Amino acid sequence: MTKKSATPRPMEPEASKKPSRIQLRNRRKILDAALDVFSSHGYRGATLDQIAETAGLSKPNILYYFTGKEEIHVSLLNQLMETWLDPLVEMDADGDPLEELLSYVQRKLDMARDLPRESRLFANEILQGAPRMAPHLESHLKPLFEEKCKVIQGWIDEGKLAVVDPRHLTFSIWATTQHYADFDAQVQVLLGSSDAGQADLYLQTLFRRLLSPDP
Amino acid sequence: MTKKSATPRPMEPEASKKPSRIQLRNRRKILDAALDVFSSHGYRGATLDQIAETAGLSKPNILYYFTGKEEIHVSLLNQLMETWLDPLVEMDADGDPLEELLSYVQRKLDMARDLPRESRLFANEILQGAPRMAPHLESHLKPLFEEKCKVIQGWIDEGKLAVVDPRHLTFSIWATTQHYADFDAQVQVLLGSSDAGQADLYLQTLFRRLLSPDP
DNA sequence: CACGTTTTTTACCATTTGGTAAAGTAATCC
DNA sequence: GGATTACTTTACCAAATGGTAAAAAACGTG
Repeated sequence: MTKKSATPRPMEPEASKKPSRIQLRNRRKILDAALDVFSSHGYRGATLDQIAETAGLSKPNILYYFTGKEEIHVSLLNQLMETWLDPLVEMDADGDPLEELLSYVQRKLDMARDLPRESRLFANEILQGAPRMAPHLESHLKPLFEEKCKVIQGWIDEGKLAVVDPRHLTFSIWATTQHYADFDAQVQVLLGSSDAGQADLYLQTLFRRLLSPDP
Repeated sequence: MTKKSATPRPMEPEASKKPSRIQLRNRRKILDAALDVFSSHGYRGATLDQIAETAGLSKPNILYYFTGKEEIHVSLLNQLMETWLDPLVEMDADGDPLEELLSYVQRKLDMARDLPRESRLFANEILQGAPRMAPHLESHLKPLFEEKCKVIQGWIDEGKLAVVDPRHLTFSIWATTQHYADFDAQVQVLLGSSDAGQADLYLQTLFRRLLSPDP
């Protein structure tokens, strides 16, 4: 295996001991800038120059911390994955079914509001066929998805929830909550930026009516 | 007004009389190829070379029919807008409320399945802030949206539907149906490409439970 | 089939873009 | 405080990209 050692990289060979304060700070600046740029232009539409300018660093300086555009993107995506799945992880099989699901919806909506860039980064990647994230979907998302679907199915079997397909239920939770981040431009045009807070109430109602078990 | 007449364009000055058969055929080939490319890479990620190759034409030949990349994109978007709003237009204020809404959901889902490229083209544009479509959203989508929201509100006021915010209801219909086109890569990973047909049933159930008026 | 018109090709160009080499500056460690 | 290491800048490239000029080919029509 011939290594094409270009610029040395902070600690090229394996097991880079400790990232210095400068490294930590600049890596964060770069990733934050990259999140801005990637999330609003997609992978191919983003340029290193834009990222560099947004980060307040020079382009070669950025390539001192990351081997290239792709590594920055992948790095962002990996980092995001954890945060992103968090609300789903928190859904507790031992809690009250309806309450657990409704608060999952709420957490997901809050997240779309608090982290719209992350939502759009993710949406961009999936829209374009998940070329750089398919492995992660398979290895991280899929197992979690299947586990939680089983939990939901269990609740349904116990009669604690109305009968629905847990997989499509999950899709619809994702779709409706992320819509407010991903399609914000459209939402802004159609609602005068005013009462967007009604989304909370609406989604709670939507899923409560869907999931409440028959009396 | 100094005109920068570059390549003559088929019929540069106003009122181009009749597009020849060749023009019609090539324009269609170009737009179809462009739909492929734009919908899977976004505006900035798409290249004229890709579009040319997909269309089976040379790049300069493409620029004989369109003044530039942007015109192709805008052209696609405008053309799409009509088709896209069609299912909503068809929703009839004089029909049965629940039935009208449920069949709107179905039409929207069918459309996402039949025209996934169009859905993704649209999603890409909105995701990136609708830079080339904001005017159209304002002039075409918004009035229709507001009209139909009034219709739905009317139905609710008559007691024909459960009480919900018509605007967020519409958003959730869009979000859940388009999800199957826009996030197809994810859906494919999570469902083994098998019973995706269950989406129809699920969405009908979802909106029926939400909208059925209390007995 | 000759003549003007429409369409296509060939050969370019200026800019942008991801990326590199190498020299210079700032930290850090002994 | 000098040497070693970590970081940053300046000056470049080669390839890709949007776009153009102009000649060549194909077409339509009297």
